[in-house]
Amino acid sequence: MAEKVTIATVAAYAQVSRQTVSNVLNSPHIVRDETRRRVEEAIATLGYRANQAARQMRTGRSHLLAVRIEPTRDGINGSVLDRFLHGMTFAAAAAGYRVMLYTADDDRDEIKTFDNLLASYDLDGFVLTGTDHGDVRTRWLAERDVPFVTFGRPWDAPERHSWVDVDNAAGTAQATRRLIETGHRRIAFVGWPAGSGVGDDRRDGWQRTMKAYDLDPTGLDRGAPDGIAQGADCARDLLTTPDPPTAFVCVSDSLALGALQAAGGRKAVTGFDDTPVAQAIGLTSVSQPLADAAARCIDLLIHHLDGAPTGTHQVLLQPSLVVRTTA
Amino acid sequence: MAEKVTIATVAAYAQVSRQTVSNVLNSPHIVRDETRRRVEEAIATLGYRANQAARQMRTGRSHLLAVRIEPTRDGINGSVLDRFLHGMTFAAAAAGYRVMLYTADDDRDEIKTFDNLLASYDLDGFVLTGTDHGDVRTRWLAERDVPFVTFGRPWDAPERHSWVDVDNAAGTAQATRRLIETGHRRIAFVGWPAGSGVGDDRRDGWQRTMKAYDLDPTGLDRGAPDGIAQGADCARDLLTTPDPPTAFVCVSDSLALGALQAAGGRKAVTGFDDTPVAQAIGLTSVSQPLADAAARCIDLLIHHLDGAPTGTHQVLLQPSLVVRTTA
DNA sequence: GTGCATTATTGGATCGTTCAAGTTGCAGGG
DNA sequence: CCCTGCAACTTGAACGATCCAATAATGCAC
Repeated sequence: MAEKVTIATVAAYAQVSRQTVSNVLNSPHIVRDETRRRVEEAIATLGYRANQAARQMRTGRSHLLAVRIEPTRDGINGSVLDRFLHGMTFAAAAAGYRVMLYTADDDRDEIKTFDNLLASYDLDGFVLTGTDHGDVRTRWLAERDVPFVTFGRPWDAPERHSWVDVDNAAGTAQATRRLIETGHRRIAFVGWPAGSGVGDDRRDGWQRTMKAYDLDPTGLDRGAPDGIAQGADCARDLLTTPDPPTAFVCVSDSLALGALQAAGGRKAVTGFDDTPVAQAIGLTSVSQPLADAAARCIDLLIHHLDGAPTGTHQVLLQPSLVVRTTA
Repeated sequence: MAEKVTIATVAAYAQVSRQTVSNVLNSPHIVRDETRRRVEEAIATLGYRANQAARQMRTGRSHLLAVRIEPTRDGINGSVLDRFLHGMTFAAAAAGYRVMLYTADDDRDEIKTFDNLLASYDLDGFVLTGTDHGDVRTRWLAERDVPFVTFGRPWDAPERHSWVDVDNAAGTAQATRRLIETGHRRIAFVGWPAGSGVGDDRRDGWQRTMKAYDLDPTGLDRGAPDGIAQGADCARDLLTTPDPPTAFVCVSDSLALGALQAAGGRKAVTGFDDTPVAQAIGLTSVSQPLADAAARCIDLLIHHLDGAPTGTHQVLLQPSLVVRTTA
């Protein structure tokens, strides 16, 4: 490999001082046009690229963002994070930032990792996914003025930090509406147990839509932890009631798959997340605009970093229903 | 946040020089026991963590590894990369390294990214996934003596760099053997078109096992691009032959799912990769030890970085058959 | 008590960049 | 003619760690 090209090499080549080269890169407007062009030419000729470590040491900015990669909880939802990560990496690169991964066993462990990453790598910011009620991580970061954006609303105090989220309720509402429009009247909801922000939001969308069409949702609501077997159980339970449902709006593709199996394909079913499983078996599912969400997260975070650090921003994106064969 | 803790702060607190603190961290054996303990105590008390940027500037080592994140080609295989990334991040963190992501449109673009990352971030090494015949990326890296490890064999000259791979042939062999042992004699292979390293390897495992049991594989071999519809087509085609197969060994879960649908569940089917789809629908599939593979990649790479840079190492891991309901 | 080898510690230089302060050259006002 | 003001550029110092060479402390034999 050729010997290292530093700012001094460029300066010597363009016959200016190091600082002038630095100014061309960071504050071009204070350099005379002719000088600026000469320096830019030298940079191009020598193939100079600024050394991030040296820059970081002086400025305290690493141009590194971090995001947690989870151990694919139950498998079926793994590809969601996958697509999100790709979107993040792509958007970050376009803005001159890079994405670093970290793992953590739980929230407490994650905070310890924050501390480590900030102290030894001088990370510029974090993107958190999957927030929940009373999230300790956001509090820790906010108290230390560490820039961060969450993908997922803070369910307690929505205005305290920047976030990007998908309008979950609108997703289930759309699914419910379609079922109603295709003739269904008894539409059940197979969700998670009450208490999770996302789950309750999705339940809301179904419930409100039912009421908007003068349909009574009473007795058509079930809750279970995520899983195929659980979905099947809920569906079977609902099918044995006096006036059984003809369609199931499910909070996840896992539960939807279970419901589909229990109903033997004779009932309409919709899932949520548009996972590969849904694509594979033809399950109608609500699709989140993940690449878009990731890009908006990066936008907000970099806005915090580069621009004015005042104020927070919130972005709510609309999901879309991918209609396949099950509804 | 408290004011910054540098090596000088620690030195002052422990009443030694900066160099002694540095020695405690980098060459503990040359420091007297009592001094070392005092310094370690100071480090713990003050919560000192070495600044990576400063260290990197002096040593030229960033403790950063990079891996490419792909845009989830066809969806169904997305979670494979997901699990691999998690394994990498975990193993790297244990060894004091961090994982950085990057995207690329194609191999040429990826090389440009290598160049950028090396010049501005001083990356220590790369992990490449999905190598193929005549890979230009490995050549580029090797020519510049950039440390790297591939997950996937180099199909041309297996000994030129370090790699980790899964014994694909052993996987399909195991699947084939199980089918034979459960009474099947006419076992077909639904693979990819000849020419891909991985695909041919998996085909080999099936073929060799058939012959080892004195079964004739002639006419039982099909090839198609990955996809559910393609899998169904191949299976239907095979089922219309004079002496149709009773079982299908498939090169991927996508093709297996298609075969399963075409056979109407009356034939035995095995897939490959143990994706969420396989888990969801009960498909028997060959599972790759991804966390293990990722850890071995990191091990090899760090061995290159920390230890003697001489010689290359190869690791071939054994997959396992996850038996479910379809075979 | 001196000399010598061994080990532990010290101060200074250095990596590549940016910040803060300083220099130069030139135009215009009194 | 001097001073001020401004623009364009240059110089020295600093960020926080490690490396290098020099010094101080220790142990041991004679």
